Amino acid sequence: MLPKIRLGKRSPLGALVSTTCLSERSDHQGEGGGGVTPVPPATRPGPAAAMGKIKLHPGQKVYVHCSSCECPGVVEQHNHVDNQVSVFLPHLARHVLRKTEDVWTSPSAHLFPSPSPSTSTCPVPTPARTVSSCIDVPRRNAEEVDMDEMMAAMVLTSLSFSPLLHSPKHTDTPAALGMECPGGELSDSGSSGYWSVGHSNGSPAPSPPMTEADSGLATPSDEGLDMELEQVLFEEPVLRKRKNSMKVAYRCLWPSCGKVLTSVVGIKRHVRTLHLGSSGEHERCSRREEDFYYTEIHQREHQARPPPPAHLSFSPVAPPCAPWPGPSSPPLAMAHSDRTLPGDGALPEPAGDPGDGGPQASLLSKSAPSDSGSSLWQVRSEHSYQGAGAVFRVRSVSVGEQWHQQHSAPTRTTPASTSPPRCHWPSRRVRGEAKKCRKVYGIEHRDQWCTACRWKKACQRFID
DNA sequence: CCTGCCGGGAA
DNA sequence: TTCCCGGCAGG
Repeated sequence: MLPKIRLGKRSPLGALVSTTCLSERSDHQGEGGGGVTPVPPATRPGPAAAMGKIKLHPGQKVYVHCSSCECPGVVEQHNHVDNQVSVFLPHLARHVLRKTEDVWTSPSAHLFPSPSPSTSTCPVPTPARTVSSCIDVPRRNAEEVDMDEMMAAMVLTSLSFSPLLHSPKHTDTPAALGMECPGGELSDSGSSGYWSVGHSNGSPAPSPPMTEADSGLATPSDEGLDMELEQVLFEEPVLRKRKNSMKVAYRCLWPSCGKVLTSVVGIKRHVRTLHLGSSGEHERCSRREEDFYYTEIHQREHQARPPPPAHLSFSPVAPPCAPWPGPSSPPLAMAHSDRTLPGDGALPEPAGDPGDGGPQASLLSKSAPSDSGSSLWQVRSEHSYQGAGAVFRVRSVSVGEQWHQQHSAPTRTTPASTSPPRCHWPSRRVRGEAKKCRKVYGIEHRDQWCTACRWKKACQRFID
């Protein structure tokens, strides 16, 4: 059967784990699953220890006594040294630690006199045995087993660090993931997948590739160590992945702060520790508040394409001096992603280190610490008052240049997130560097100028 | 000097 | 409101 084969290939634990899931889910399903379903008479329930060499693999289904009931569980970890097995009981949503001899790989006979799962007293339909105890699993040589162990150890290690990282659902309902064992293609995200498959099989996306914003929203309960680890383990690669297209930073919106950090966890920590305070219960309560005190800002690293406007997150309180004309204008202005940009459009390269400040640092956050040099990051919002001008840039003959200039004259932009007083604005508009209608069309084609240019007003067509 | 554009005035 | 232009300021 295809899923089974696929599972076996994809799972670092091999068919041992995945067939456990499969047999549990689809008992008597075709010849693939059927091969494991009939209970051999030789199967005898007993402690794993009694089985001698039986090794409990992560993800393997076992039975333990818990609350006067023999409950099925899934092996999390088998510590051969301590002779202990960490078992997860999905329908109790509990993790228990048992001695190896207290763990059964099959349901005990008195509780499960019949192979039929319907007689089970436990809520979860229980197969009569597990694969390892009843199936003649080909013994692999020592190296392979060691590889499995190493794999499992690595997987479990990473899981134990921060299961929250991989899917928020795991936080709340591990049981569901552990035992529901969704069918068909998805079955490897069931019990076996929960433990290992997603992370160690080299799958391109163990968890959906989250943007920092996503992760910020999706893992609101992250804190402390988890956040650190998230940053170390996952965020850094994400940032690196983005490097070729866009860098994202987060700006603290706290009044008179303006700290910009490159990681969502960093900014959250900053907000929490510096502004919200981090004392115990309050931390819990205010955790989500952190989201309101930072904003995501984007900076193009290379001129591959402009940032998707949907990623721009603006502060709920827009500065009164830079009203946003409408939600569509800025995206229009930035949506011409297919343009090729002139080679001279070298942007100040943040070089991954937010510390090397750009010239705009002082304007963007006067009170921010030194690393606010990353205030190269910016949220563009200034064009707002120029209204429909942005749309005209579609037919600009030098949109690339416009765009470049747009991004290279940031001193005149003010992040929508921060709300600086108007005094930050120069009384007179800084001379734009883009080619204006006059230059583009020439004075002899004055009729093609935008009206603003014709009126000697700020050009609306080629906005800086 | 050229250019962009603000401020203000005329229609 | 539309249109125009004097004048300022940056390059």
